[in-house]
Amino acid sequence: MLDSKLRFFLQRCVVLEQAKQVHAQLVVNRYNHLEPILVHQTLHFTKEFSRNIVTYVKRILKGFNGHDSFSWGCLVRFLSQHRKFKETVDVYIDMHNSGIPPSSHAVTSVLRACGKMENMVDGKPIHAQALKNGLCGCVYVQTGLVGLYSRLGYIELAKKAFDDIAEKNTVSWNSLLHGYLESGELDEARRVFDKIPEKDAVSWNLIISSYAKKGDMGNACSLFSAMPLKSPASWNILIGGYVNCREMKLARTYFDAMPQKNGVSWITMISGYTKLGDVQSAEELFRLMSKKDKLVYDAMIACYTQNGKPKDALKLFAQMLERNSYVQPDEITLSSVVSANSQLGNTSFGTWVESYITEHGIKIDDLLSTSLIDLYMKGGDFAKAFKMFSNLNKKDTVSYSAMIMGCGINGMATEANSLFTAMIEKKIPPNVVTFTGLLSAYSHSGLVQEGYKCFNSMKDHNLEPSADHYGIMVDMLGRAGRLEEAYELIKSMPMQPNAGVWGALLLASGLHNNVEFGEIACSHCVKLETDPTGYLSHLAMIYSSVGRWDDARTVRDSIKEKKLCKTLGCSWVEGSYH
DNA sequence: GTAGGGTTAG
Repeated sequence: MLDSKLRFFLQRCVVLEQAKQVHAQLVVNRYNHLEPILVHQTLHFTKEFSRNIVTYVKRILKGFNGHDSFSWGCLVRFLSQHRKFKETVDVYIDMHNSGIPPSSHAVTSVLRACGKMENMVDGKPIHAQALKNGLCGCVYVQTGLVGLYSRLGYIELAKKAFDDIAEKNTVSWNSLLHGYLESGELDEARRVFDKIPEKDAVSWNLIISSYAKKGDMGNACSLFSAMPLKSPASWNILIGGYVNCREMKLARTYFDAMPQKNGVSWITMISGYTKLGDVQSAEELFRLMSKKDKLVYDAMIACYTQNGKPKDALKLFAQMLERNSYVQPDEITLSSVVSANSQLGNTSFGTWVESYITEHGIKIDDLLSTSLIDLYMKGGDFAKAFKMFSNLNKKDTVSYSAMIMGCGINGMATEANSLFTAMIEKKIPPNVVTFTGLLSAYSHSGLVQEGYKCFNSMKDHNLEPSADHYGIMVDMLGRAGRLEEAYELIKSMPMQPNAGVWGALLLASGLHNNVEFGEIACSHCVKLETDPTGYLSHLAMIYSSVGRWDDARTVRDSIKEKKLCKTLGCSWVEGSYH
């Protein structure tokens, strides 16, 4: 009697607190045999991932009724479904070490987790163990094996596991299809696709997605048209394909035509506009979206930071905290927010983030670390930055560049150089940003020879110097008084020199009271910028410094004539090219 | 088994 009553309550346990209350009742009444149902219900109805539930369930599993294979399986599946792959494997191993035989659910889930993490080390023994436990006759487990081997590129093993399946279902076929697509065998994949007896949306989506990823939108589009029942994912794949080709017009056409847009559709479009720098269109979509979730906030905040609008990013971050108090920002949100603060020079923000991170138990991953490294370097907290850098799981081009850039800003040429040497030794390819940092480090230290060597070595890494790199070189040569050389370098540029480049020459001309180059540089700057006030007053200053008062006055008068505000010019000189 | 959010410069 009480048994069925409890079961009734259990099925309505959708919140952890309720589950805890019912569980207390179970224990008091010694109905522990119902614990597995409680575990199952609690995990099954949990939509948002919560660490509290995991902790709670783990406690149950360690307790009186912990020898239940079913409950362990539920937890393994829960973790895998919420993309906590590392933990999935950990709990599975924990289960194994506790002497619990695995359920087919547990094995299927842990295989998926291994696949996602590309973890063959654990995957192989799990396969062997499943065999030993007689689980390899189960379609789900067998299909899981196909999925694991497919994802890891062992297409022969995947094929073998597939052939062993007595009654293949569509998921089994799709896993194999995935394997051929993953290993780049598109023709064989196509043959498998054609052989699938009952193609479902995933079968179609897999093959369409592989064309879209390759940028072959012709094939992607015609398959999409041929697809009988399109799922939202099909539309999103097509939209994503056009976004990757920067065909926002076409992406928008499909987006507008899509019958049931979901969060993914909106985010795909917003991030597409982000990459093209079309903040306005991104904003427009963001405003139109009715139910904004955390992910779309993340996308829009990133849009602002990536397009040099850090203030807007922070405003939106504040809004996100206000309006969605139940949504916690995570390491992804924070990496953008840290970047925004760094752009604004709010170097003290690091302290706030640190306490926020510890308070909310947010894990610091490599990407968040990289943005913090950038922040610390700009704030002059080198010890912290270097420590964080050495603690990275995997150092890449971006993190090295952040460090080198920081050294560049702070004139630490020696450190920049040794970081650069280290990354080359580790075969991490430098990019244009790396060289911006390195060059500015040499420039700030007046190491002209080193700077030249570095500039010329860019081509060895298949990199073309950009106008910005030329700008730093001109600045470096100019500061060293080698104006003629700087001018020659500008004339040799394969692209149109920008205002920054000429501005650097103008600045150097002022430093060395050189009228000739000052005039040349200024004339170009005036042509390139809408507000020439700053450049002109700088030229006037050069005239004055060599005693050409009349010329200085003429230039100043011309500024007045244009009724332009002189104070603007002063701010340009102060904030001029470094 | 398919689709979405992040880090370095200017």
